[in-house]
Amino acid sequence: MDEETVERVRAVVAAIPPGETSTYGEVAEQAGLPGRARLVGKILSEDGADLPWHRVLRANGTSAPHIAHEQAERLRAEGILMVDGRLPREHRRTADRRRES
DNA sequence: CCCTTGACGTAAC
DNA sequence: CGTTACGCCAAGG
Repeated sequence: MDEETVERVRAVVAAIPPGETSTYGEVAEQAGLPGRARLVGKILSEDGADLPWHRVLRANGTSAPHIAHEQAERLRAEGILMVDGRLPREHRRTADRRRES
């Protein structure tokens, strides 16, 4: 794994403004790693302890089971509330937003 | 070198 | 909503 890649991902995550959220896929894209969302998860799990990783959720607004509790708690501290285990689209920054009509 | 495991994503049933 | 299948990729057995 390139340190370069790791740093870019870390930078993107660190740049997410408080009160807003993003997704693994989006972070990957912004970091120049299209389609490598999984990589982002890997990186956050290893070198993301000191980052606002709680602002990063899955594309559908849910979070992985083992971090769900802490995730919800940290977000709540920023004024974001999880509804039925998922995050309302109103709080998603640049996430999905497909099918509107 | 092959196989398994994930903080993932999208499409199809 | 839930499961399958596939695509993607790094790390550890």
